Amino acid sequence: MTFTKLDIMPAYKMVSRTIEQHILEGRLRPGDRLPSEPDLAAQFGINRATVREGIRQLEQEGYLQRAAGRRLFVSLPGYNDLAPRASRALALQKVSFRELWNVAILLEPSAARGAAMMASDSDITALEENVVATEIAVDANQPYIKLDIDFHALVARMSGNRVLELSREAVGLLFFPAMEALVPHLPQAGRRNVIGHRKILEAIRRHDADEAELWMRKQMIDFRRGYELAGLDMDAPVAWTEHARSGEAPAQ
Amino acid sequence: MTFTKLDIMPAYKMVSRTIEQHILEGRLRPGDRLPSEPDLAAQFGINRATVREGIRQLEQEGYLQRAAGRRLFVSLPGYNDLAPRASRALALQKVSFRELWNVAILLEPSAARGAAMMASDSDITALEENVVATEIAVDANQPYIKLDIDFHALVARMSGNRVLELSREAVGLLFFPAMEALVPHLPQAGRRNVIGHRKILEAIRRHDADEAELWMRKQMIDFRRGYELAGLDMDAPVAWTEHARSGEAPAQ
DNA sequence: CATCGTTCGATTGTTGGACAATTGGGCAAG
DNA sequence: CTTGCCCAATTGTCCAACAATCGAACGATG
Repeated sequence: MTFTKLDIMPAYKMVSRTIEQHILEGRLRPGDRLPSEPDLAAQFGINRATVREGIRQLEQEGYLQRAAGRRLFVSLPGYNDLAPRASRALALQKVSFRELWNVAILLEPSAARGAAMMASDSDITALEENVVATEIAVDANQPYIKLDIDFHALVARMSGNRVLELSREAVGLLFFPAMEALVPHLPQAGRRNVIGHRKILEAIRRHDADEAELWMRKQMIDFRRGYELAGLDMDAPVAWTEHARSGEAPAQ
Repeated sequence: MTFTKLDIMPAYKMVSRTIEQHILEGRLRPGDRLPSEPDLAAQFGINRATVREGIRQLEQEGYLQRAAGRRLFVSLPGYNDLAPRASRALALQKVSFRELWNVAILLEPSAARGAAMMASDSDITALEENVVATEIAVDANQPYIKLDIDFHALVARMSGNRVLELSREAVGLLFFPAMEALVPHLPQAGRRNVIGHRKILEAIRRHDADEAELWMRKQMIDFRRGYELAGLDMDAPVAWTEHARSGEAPAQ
């Protein structure tokens, strides 16, 4: 006869598993406050240091938030946390620009279509502000990559599809910074870019889904062409930049 | 005048940040072994307990692995870790079947197309085995959801696009289990499903990208139709199931 | 000579207790 | 109404130990 590998795990891991289960099953709801660390230690029957190690794992993952001196409370891991992590992991796996593009060409146009169908007036105002800011930045020869990333994030959010938003964000955080390497080679890239943004914005404003999707697709194809024209290797791994760390995204 | 919020962070967070940076910048490479905990504590000039708390965060994220009694070593966070986490987060956000489907209809056919173009003989053999196993399970009235999930994961892997593979996996882990609720309502679902799988397999075997993409799209549309026929609400949140936890996926 | 038991050093897992730092709130003085 | 101060609660960090585990080396046993 044979025995199955019995998975004996450290106490600190049991702690994180247990609390995670409570959250997943809804016994702990976002906003709830957990007992203090000494209380938790007493309830689990283990030392406080061990509890703290377990808590760290959930904290990192976004299930728990805490402020020093204040009790910890439950929250939901937002895309905010997830997308940058996925991006970093992909960067470490040395994925190529081609791989990223092949996914972006699927997701971005679909996001634009959804945005055109669902956008509210306040959404459109926010997008308008972004486009204006980008136009100013490009005219002034200022960096605009961050604004570009925001534009696509805004469009995705407007679509109202959170799955699409998350998937796209993870790709976009790597994809658009990769364009940064391209700017020195193609001085007119910024202008072409912002023209495309305005076309998309106007299509969304008219709730014209087909046009929005079409122009976003053109935009992506234009990106790719620029990458090739600049003589960059589409199969070379993209680099990780720090554009992600400071993303806004007031999700939740 | 105003001051910007100065971000003072706990020592344990500095630890994880610092080590993470070393990994991201390649100064620590996968497989490298870290100093022992007492050594690290000495180098950072802080207590060992604090070091341990910092390490937990990286461990959870997959940057570090450890076995009790053995020293820590660096590793890369694989999709293996990421996709299930993303799925759980999406489930907690109560995303709807409609949102999932709208993304799956983009990614799955593209994965099938890529698979048809790139598939090696051993890939095809593995996929063949999966389809045969599914046919047997369906004939015997056995559960086949796990095999279904595997089928799509295999196809995605064959495409050679790791970005596509990761995005699709996160969606699929929620999407396909959602079909489980459908089986009791549509007894013939399993058979239709496996017929579609074989069509896709044969197209991939012939390296016929158009056919593979087409049949995968049909498959997805069929799924959706089944969901509607069964009278299920496409806008109701999907539930989290445990199918993810035990995924194989020999990535890396 | 192959297998098993033992020991050893290194390393992680866990504990107990302690103190500093931070927070929020209440209260009195200016 | 603001300021300064004290207080209780809670988290952040430290210290010094002990237990448990692992890999490897060394013999003992059959």
